[in-house]
Amino acid sequence: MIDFDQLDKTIHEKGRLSIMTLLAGRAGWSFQDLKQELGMSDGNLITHLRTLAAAGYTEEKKDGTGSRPRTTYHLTAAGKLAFEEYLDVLESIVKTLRPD
Amino acid sequence: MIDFDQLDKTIHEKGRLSIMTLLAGRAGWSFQDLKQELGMSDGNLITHLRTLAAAGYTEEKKDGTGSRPRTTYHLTAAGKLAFEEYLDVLESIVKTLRPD
DNA sequence: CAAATAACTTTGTGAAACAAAGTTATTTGT
DNA sequence: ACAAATAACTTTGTTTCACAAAGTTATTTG
Repeated sequence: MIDFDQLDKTIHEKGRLSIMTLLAGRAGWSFQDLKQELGMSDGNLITHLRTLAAAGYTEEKKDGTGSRPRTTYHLTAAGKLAFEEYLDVLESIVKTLRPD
Repeated sequence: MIDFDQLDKTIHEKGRLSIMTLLAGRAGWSFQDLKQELGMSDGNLITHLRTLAAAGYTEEKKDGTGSRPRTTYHLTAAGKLAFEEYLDVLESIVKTLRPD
């Protein structure tokens, strides 16, 4: 059966699920790219990124050259694992209701 | 790509997603069955059921014999449709990240 | 030097999840 | 017949949280 308890609340929220999905799809999204892709306000986006970082799911890398900050965001190993487990739940929901 | 805007907020919340999944799996869940399966408090469960009903996604049927209330909850046609669209998004997330 | 840009922080509002306890009506046990 | 249990609520209160708007700091481009 479906283990709803496994539905990680940190990931499940719509905004953060969107972010996690994008970060899982390809590495190295910038703040601006995420903002544009998701249409979020700065405050909202940074808050979600902080929430994910606090959970240990994401980390930021600064492009070092002392130039204009161009932070990129990445999944950590823990973030990838947590997201995989989250996807397991999604898959089991879909498979339960749409057995092909 | 994935259309995150299509992620119906009414359905997406963890508790209601659980309820919708159960109701989509088989018809005629009683309040008690849902409560036990999901481990929710009465107040929380009825609130979610009301929210879903207000969206037109669920309806209740009273077992008519004037006996002890034995309400059962069901998806409406609109609820089924909305849930199918929600599942489309889940499927596209899973397929994007786990292409088999 | 001015304006723009990146990545924030701060502040405030409003909504919503959730639990606990109380309510009403019916039914079962003795 | 009366008490206890049960179903389906409602009410109340707490606490969290999403989200937007505006301000901040630092750097870079015109």
